Formats: sequence, C-alpha cells, structure tokens
Amino acid sequence: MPEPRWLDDDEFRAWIGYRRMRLLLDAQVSQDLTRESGLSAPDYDVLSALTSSEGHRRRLTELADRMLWSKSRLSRHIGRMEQRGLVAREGCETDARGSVIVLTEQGLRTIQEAAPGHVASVRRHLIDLLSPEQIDALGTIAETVLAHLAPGEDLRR
Amino acid sequence: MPEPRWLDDDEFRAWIGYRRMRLLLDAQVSQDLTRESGLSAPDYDVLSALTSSEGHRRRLTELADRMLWSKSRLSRHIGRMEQRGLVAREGCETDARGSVIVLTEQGLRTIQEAAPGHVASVRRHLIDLLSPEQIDALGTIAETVLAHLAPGEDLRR
DNA sequence: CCCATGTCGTTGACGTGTAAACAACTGTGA
DNA sequence: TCACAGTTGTTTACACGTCAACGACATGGG
Repeated sequence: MPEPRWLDDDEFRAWIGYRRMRLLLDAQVSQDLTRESGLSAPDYDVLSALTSSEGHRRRLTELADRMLWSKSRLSRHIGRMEQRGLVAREGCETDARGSVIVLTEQGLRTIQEAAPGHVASVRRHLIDLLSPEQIDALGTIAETVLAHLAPGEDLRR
Repeated sequence: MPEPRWLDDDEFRAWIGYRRMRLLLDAQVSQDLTRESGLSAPDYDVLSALTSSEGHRRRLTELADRMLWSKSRLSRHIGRMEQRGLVAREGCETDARGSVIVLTEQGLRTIQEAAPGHVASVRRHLIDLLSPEQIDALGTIAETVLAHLAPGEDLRR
C-alpha cells in the first residue's frame, strides 16, 4: 500500500469542522423541532416530502428512494405516523402490491404549524450566522459533492 | 405569531444541499470504512478520540461529553468494543466510581490500518472535489456555526 | 395461457440507541 | 464527622433501524 496523502491543516480543519458541525447542528435543530412541534426530524422529513408531492401522496418505494431510507424503515415509520393520524395508507390503483402514502388533513396542519418555528431554528443556528457569500459557497459545495455521489439528482424546488 | 422570514432561493439551496450532502456523504464514507476495515463509523470515532488522548486513555464521562454521546450509549458501545479486544476498561485511581477507557494494542493497530483507507475515502468523496478556497470556506463556516453552538470549543489538533 | 423471475411492502429476529432508575461513591456544609 | 445532594457508570425497559425471508402481485418469454 502506498503512503497515503494525509490531510493538511486546512483540509483537516474542514473535515473535522464539518463532522462536528453536523453533529451539533443536527442535534440542536431537531431538538428545537421536537420541543416546539412534537415532531421528530424523521417525522418532519416524511411530512415535508409528502407536502411537496403531487396530490400530497406518493408510493412507498418512491418515497423511500427519495429519502434514502430502506423500505422497511419507511414502512415501520409510516405505521407509527399513521397511528398518530399524520398520514394514511391507500392501495395503489395501477399496482395491487403497491401502497400509497397520503398526507392527512391533520398531517398538513401539523407541518404547517411546525414550519415557521423550524425555519426560525435553521436561521438561528445556521443561515443567519453566515454571509450571503458563505451561503452561496455552502450551496455550491453541496452541489459539487452531490454531483459526485448522486449524479443526475435535482435539488431545486 | 409574526409571519416568519422564509428562506430565499439561495438559503434554501444551501440548507437542503447541506442536509442531502450530509445524508449521502456520511452513508458513503461509513460504508467505505466498514467494507475496508470492519469498523463502523462509531467504532472509528471512539478509537480516534482515544488515539488523540493522553496515554491513549480517557474517563468515560469525558469521552461521552466530547463525542456528544450519552454515557449509556458509550458504556454499551465500549462493552462491545471491549469484547472485540479494541479497548479495555480500567478502574480510576482518583475516583472509585470512575471507569477509564484504554486503547489496546490491537485497537491501535486496527485504527492505524484503517486510517489510510478512510482518509482516501474522505478525499475521494469530499476534499479532492473542492478547490482550496472551498476547503477554506467550509472550515470557516463550520467554525462560525460551532462558535455559536459550542462556544469555547477548540477544533485544532 | 402459464411459468419463471423479479418487485412491492410487510414482518420477525436481531443489534443498537434512549430514558429512567439504580447502586456505588464523592464532596460539601452544618 | 456525618447526613445528604450530586456524580459516575451500568442496567432495565423500550423505541427504532437493519437484514433476511415472506406472501402477494407484476411482467415477459415460451
């Protein structure tokens, strides 16, 4: 094995900083979210993905692929959210095996009530701490990495 | 409740990009790590934290605080790593309640063998994709966020 | 039409994280 | 010195994710 190219000081700072930011930022934002709305971060992700889907509904497999979750995990999580009345399952018309996940009235109301506080939290702990140039740089960095890891994916809304 | 300041397009791109990068990058790097060395990402984090500690040892609570893990989680994880011979527990001399976690010979060897591949993976999926300016920008962004979330913390090695 | 093969979503078994309770111990103030 | 509130690390009960197996169904070739 050839001697590896170790990280220099700047690279190390970026990598460790990223890892630590990831740890603390995620913990803080999801803690805020749970305290203010009773939703866990995964809950919010599911509701958010459904809200931005046509007809507020999506096939389980599609949803799982998009979220990078296993079908098993999503199926279980949907089961719990279903019991809380946030989503519902419907059969699929074109594929009798299929399951369609639908956002309920209550689910819609819940995420709409949670969104302002969540956005405020994201601003408080990330966005409002950065200059416009840094925001732009972060976006570009993410796009670069994602172009490598998931070519052909679209992030725009 | 006042109308929230929603995210504009650049801010949205940065936040969603960050979240998606986080998801894919972490999955890829830890998959590489596990395939090449048999260590999980948490395993690596523990070994890494011990390696950079004085005497390759640290009190359980200190380690847990630093890693942002619960003591319970760390205690369980250490138990499993102990069974694999990667770390060992010692009593604490100055506090009979205390437990000191020590890196074993095998643990040291294991992380030393894993490190080159891990660094290569980090390079491949992140560092080598970015310009020096982007590396620097990422480091600064992380420092800014961390100064807000964990004031007084030191990231330098 | 029928069978082989593959996909969809669910489930059981298992590994692991969390929250709360716990015993053992520390250190401080009366 | 001694009661007692706090800390340390472990454990128990539970929540949740993964992997593999499964039944139900879809799809394409003979």
